[in-house]
Amino acid sequence: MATGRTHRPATRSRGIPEATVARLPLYLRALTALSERSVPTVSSEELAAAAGVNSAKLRKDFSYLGSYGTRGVGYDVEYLVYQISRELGLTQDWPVVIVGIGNLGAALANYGGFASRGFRVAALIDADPALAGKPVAGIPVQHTDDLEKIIKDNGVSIGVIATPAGAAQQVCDRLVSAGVTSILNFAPTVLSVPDGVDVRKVDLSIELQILAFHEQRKAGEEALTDGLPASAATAQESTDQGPDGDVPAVMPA
Amino acid sequence: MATGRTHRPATRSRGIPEATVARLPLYLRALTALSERSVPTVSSEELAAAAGVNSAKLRKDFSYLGSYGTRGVGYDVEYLVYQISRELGLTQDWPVVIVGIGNLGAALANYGGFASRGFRVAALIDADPALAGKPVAGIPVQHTDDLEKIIKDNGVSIGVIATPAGAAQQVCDRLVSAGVTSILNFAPTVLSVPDGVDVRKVDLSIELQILAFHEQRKAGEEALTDGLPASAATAQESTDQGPDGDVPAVMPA
DNA sequence: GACTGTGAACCCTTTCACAGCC
DNA sequence: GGCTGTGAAAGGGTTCACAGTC
Repeated sequence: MATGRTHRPATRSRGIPEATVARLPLYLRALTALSERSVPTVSSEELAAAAGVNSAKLRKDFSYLGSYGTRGVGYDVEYLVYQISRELGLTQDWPVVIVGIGNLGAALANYGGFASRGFRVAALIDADPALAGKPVAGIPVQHTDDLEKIIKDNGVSIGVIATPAGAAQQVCDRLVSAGVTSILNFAPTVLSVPDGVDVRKVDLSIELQILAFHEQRKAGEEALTDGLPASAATAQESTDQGPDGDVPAVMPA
Repeated sequence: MATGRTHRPATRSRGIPEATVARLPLYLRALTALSERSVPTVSSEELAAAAGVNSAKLRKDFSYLGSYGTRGVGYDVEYLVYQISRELGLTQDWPVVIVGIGNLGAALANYGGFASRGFRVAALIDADPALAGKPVAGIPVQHTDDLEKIIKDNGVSIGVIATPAGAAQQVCDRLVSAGVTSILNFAPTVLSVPDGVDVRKVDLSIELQILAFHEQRKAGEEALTDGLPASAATAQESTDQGPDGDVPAVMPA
């Protein structure tokens, strides 16, 4: 390895770490709540508590975006809301299609969190002809046959797959070839996509299985720790989605 | 600092990294599919492809569980299914309650993936008296008033929160004080819980926002790369499927 | 010859701790 | 005095590459 690995991270421009990106929506949510309560500024400590992270991490995260705070004072809530929204690309709104309007698809269509944050459900698509035309959440379901046309007519680049596992790859392929480049997958399957397409997956049963692992471990330790103080009860950090380490302060509304 | 964290990693016994735990369900799913097709053995390469990870990672993961493979041959599918199930605590079945039977709660109740993998929906709970007694997915909805009794009678230690954000913390507190020690939270709120309670969260709108960030970045790069070769078009990783081996020694001009 | 199991290197993330600024 | 911004240290996780085994 004598060769120089010429890879400049370029800290100052487009180098926001993935872990930070994943937390920006969390901060945004906390900030939006503060904004609605007309709170003008927050300290990193307060905002971190509201978002369920620690303050050092939050400050580090914000430092990747730029210097948006004021030393001795804190962060201007409105300004930060704007900066984070812009960074996440939420100042434009994104048309989204949901494919697979079963229980889950319908729940997603009805989910208010989409519309409120820069996303617009442009269409609902299902393979069942019986559903075609029926409105779900006020939007008529369209048939899979028209998938490509729907994607193109609406300029959709983000698709949500809520079909059964068996149909997911096929739907994915069609979405991608119609121009979708980001997919949120609820079907319990690994999707393969070409380079340049992002997939994020949400798998309910995997989340439960991870909990079961920890639950079992707790039960096991309990049996072992006869007279140990309860505080020895392990540091449970769920790596990625993990909510935090400790949020000792209870804050009732 | 230098706090006596009396927890020796002890590679050979109980030291499975969190990142590995989070992938075990993925492997289990792929293995179950192989098992149903009566495939007797798999190589790390094949299984890794099916699970959407790379083979080195998979082998490393399995090495934390023990030496369950055979060099030159691969892994015995049935045996691995059993070992991983046991490790995840899925050889027992876990009674689960779902609180909040709106669209999402109903979708969860109907979701087949629970029952098929060691979880049993012990009860559905909602605050709406109009729902009480109505069956969802064949299970009658019970009223929140009886939450504590339901938890205790069924020995529930895992709870799923699918309520609106405003009710989530309150529900969480009641679940915890009734004895629940693992929570899967679908409400868009940070829950605070005492030490020893695990929380995992699934937030639909956060996932979309992360996708939007990457989507925006793609659009930006596209605009920038006027005459650049197409090969510069992002090295995105999503579901890791990389037959990599190629380290970019190229200098972007 | 084929494939697992694993130390070592590498890289990403978190945490610490303090300089810098209001 | 209070709080941000950030180098530096520490900690995990991933990848490499090869020794070990069938």
